[in-house]
Amino acid sequence: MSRQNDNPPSRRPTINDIAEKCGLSRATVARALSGKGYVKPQRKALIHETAAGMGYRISTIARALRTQKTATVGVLIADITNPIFPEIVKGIDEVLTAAGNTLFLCNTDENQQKQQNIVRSLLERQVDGLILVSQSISEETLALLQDGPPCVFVNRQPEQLPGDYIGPDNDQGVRQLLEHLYGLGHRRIAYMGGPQTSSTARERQRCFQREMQRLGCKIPPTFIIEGSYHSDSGRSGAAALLACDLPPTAILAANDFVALDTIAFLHQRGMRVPEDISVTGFDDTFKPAFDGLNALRNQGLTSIDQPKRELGRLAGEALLKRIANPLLPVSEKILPTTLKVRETTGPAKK
Amino acid sequence: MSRQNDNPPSRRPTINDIAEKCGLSRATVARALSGKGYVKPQRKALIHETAAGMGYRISTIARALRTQKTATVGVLIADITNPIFPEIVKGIDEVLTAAGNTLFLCNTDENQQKQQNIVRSLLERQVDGLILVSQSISEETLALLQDGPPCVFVNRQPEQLPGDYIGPDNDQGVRQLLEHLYGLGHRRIAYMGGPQTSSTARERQRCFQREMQRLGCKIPPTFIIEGSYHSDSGRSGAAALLACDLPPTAILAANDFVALDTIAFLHQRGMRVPEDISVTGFDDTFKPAFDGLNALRNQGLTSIDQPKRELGRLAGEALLKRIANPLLPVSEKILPTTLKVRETTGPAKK
DNA sequence: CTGTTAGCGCTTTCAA
DNA sequence: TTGAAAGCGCTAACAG
Repeated sequence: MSRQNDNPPSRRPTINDIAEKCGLSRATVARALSGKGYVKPQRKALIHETAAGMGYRISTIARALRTQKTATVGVLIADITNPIFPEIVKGIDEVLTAAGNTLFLCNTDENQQKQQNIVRSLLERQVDGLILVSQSISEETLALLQDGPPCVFVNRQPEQLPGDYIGPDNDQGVRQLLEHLYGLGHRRIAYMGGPQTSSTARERQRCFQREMQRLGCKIPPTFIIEGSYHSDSGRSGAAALLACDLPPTAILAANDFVALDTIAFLHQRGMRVPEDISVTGFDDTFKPAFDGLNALRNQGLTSIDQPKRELGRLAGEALLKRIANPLLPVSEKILPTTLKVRETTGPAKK
Repeated sequence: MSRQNDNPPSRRPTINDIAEKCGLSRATVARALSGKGYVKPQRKALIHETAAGMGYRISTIARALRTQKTATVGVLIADITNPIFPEIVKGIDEVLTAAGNTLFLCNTDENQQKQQNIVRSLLERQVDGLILVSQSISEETLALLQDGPPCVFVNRQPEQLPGDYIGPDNDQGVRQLLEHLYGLGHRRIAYMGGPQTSSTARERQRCFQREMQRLGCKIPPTFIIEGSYHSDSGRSGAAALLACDLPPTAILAANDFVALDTIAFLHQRGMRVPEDISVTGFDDTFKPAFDGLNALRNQGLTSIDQPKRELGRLAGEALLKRIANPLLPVSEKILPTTLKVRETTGPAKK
């Protein structure tokens, strides 16, 4: 009996091993395996067979070194734990994976230093492209990106750097919310911001100011609160809000988390929602929970939904196009939002 | 005036370029840059300077080809969109990123074919390790993994493959739920499973049967429903459940999504929760929403919390250890669960 | 402390 | 249709 297995203890077989076994050159083997270039069908079959038999697996890193393409894309998100992002990532993943890419998903935690490190690491890994979701980009990161691979921006876009942009129509969302509240008789409406680091919260604040003006509603300075209830400035701002001579009859929060915190805070102060004051969220983060609970007892946060999955898909597609042809003119897509009326908004108290 | 910039239009500078510019060998440059091996401090400084000046960035893929280490880890999850997973991933990310790794995060969608493709692709990319979260592993995937890099399993572990295991104590969770219900007077308790593909749902079913027996409660065959309300079998099973002579007074659902669906279904049938029937969830998926809403009006799903972030961290740490020393004996960690009593459970009706 | 040399596994001209 | 040869950018003996 001869020993079947006399390889030096388990080394991944390479293209050379196959070539040797088949008595062919590795160039031929490479051509057969990659499908590019002509190989006599008969040999081709042989090569594929022996490759399978040996448990051959291509080394994408060797290939990448040679071709300078990694079939790898970096995705930067603020925090995978915030329910709005996984939806977007899923959309991205769907189209990019289908196209043969693998994703590096990275949390930046809204932290510029981490952002920078991550981008550096991604560039060192020679990603073919980058998708930046809701990132406010630091000087340093910008410099790194300057001569990097194609970038696509979701939700937020730096002015100094070219790249495709996909985002929800925040203006429309805020308008839908305000028109809903206005229709319920609300005129004194306050804005509750998010943490300072949140770029969407800031953008929504701008929309809020613009749309309130359009509706002819005044905004007293105390009606704009920066920082969520988790922060000191947020808490004190909110307390001041309620202490006004004419407190607001409604609060538009920067997102659903802020809205829920706000509701908790109001409740502590003995106020009922929506009887005493209406509160709206943004992003429709907790849709599944609310759908279930609505069935139980009507109960849920009035909010703005945005096509998150679609946002991701479009970002993925934009990146693929740009990788294929970096010289394409940059595109920009704004997606519509949807108002979800639930039970945290009601008629203005007067 | 001489042209400053006469490089061939933008090529990433390599170690050779630096070597040339400094009049040194690339070995020296490599040593200086990597910090491994001795280099005259003065030269070292020079090298770092010129590297920075030229915007040098190491090619991790070239390094990987040489060293056969990629500092890259693959993470398989069922669905990033299910709120339980991002928490786990975040934990993994925290420890692995801190150790200099970058993560390939991959959705398998509970689909064995995708799972297989993903693992293949990850092996081709020569990840240093793999973390498989809640994966039920197919034969084919198993074969691929057989001579692959170290694996760590979270929530579910195949018997045929060695690897560290980290998971929540499902038994404990189910016991907490059942003791809670038992204490409320419930004796006729049904189990509502998830989709057939969900391995945790199946495991929890086993726990349910075991614990019910321990409590001395009988389980009529109709009281075990497989498939969620989204499936035909689930719906018909549930309908049968309510049509019983002695219908259950409580339903233990495989997870929070199933619980919410169940509640919706019960509501359609004109039943109130918890007055007519109690329902429990699992995973405490919607904690933030419930925390906020609880403050509004008491309202939320009784569920079981598990230390998801910690699960992830431990998985990351286990993998790091195993990568450092593949010969370590496999470890196994079971983490405790916590009962969260909210408003979908109440005294048994009769 | 530094340079020479060899090569990781693959792709890609170019010639045959 | 195939093979020879060069090289992607880095590391790691080894010798000096």
